[in-house]
Amino acid sequence: MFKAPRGTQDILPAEQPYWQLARDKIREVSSLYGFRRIDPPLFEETGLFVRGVGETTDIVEKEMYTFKDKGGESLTLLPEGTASFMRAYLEHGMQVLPQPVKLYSTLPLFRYERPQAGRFRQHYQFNAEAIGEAHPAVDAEIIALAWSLYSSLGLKGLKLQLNSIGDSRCRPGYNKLLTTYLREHQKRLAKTDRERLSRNPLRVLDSKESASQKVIAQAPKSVEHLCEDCAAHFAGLREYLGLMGISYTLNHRLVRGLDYYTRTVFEFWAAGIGAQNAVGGGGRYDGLAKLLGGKDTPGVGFGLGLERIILAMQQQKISPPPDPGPQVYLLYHGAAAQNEAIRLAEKLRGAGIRAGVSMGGRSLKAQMKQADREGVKFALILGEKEIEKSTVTAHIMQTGEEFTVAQGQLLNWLSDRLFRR
RNA sequence: GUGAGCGUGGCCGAGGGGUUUAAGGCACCUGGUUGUGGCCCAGGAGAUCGCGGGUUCGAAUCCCGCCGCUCACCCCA
Repeated sequence: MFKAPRGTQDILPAEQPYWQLARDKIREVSSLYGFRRIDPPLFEETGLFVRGVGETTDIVEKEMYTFKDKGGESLTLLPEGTASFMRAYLEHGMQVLPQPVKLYSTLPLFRYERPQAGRFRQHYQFNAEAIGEAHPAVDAEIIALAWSLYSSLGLKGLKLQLNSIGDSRCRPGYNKLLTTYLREHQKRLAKTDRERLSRNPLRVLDSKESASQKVIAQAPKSVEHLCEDCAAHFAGLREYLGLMGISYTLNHRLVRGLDYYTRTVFEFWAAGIGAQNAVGGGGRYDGLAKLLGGKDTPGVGFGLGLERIILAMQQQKISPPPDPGPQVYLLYHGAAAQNEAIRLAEKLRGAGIRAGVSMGGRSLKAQMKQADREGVKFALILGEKEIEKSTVTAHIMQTGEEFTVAQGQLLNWLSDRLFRR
């Protein structure tokens, strides 16, 4: 038997109400904040990610779904959204639009990872990106959008983690400082962190190794070594967040694994959904456009994993509005009645009534049972008697009462009961 | 890529070498109603016990390998 590939899942009808609610709120809140939808292709030239995300990142080194098409071109299923947004911005000359250009999308993303709670090889991510403006108020607006999306979904108790990691001017200096410090205390670091130190010292900061915690706690903090502009930007952002009443935790250990981040980085954390507790995250990427060969263009954005927010919703017992099921179900007795039932069902659907018809010619009892399982308000019975007199028997499921209704009157009869009050 | 736990009908789940021709529950089908649901009763269908190999007179049960699932690490949403 075939199974869904590892790390992928079927989103079954029973789960769909959560997804529907999430998508509805995403649309609503995005437009509230002036973001417009864009849908990039689901694969891009491989080079876009190699250059944009960074050659030494985990994504590029081991997580991309890369393949050659029949023309011999190397393509990659999107492992993240931001590079595509920026590519589209540059490709379509969006610098002539009023800046910043605010875009959003919900995309399936693909990363070859070991699945675990809240992590998949294909996952859906909502992205909101504001490109073309470096002012910290834009960072604040993105964070506010995220915050308001969470609260519109009813999520409570999320924690916003905030940090600034500087830019191309001040980060190299900080990096050196951090490396020197960590080298001095190498002996007190876990061995995986010692290895990490030589590859990417910033990553040591968010290590979960218990042995390293004391050293990390005393490590120099990036926010204390920002250049003047970065410091001003960060101060500005904090002021706007305060202004908007958004509370946050300064997290000196928050670094993110993609190379393009500059200055602002942030994550939203949820409790109770497993080790992968970040339900959203993002930051500023002022260097990305240039990496992609475009004109220097600032940008800031964020991504939110739909699977993870749905986990959080379930964990917090938030129930979405249920799917509307059929309102009526047609049963029949006899072959002539079957034709009539099918015809009538179409007529009802044409009038906006969600109607199901029994199929397969089973006993009336079995059909009635099915009507019950479908959760309809009315079972409409057609048999010899009804055909002869052009009526239907309307059976009210809740009470068991039955009415004989002329077929010509059925639409009115149902409308009265389904659409009033 | 690494580590740990786990794989028994559609779902949950008992059984841990021989009366197992594998319990029980949910769901499904049929009947108890000649044209009628939810409750009840009776009956029925549905499992090569993840796959392959080994040990044994005998394996769902023990051993090995593989595959898969889950959780965790790395890292991310």
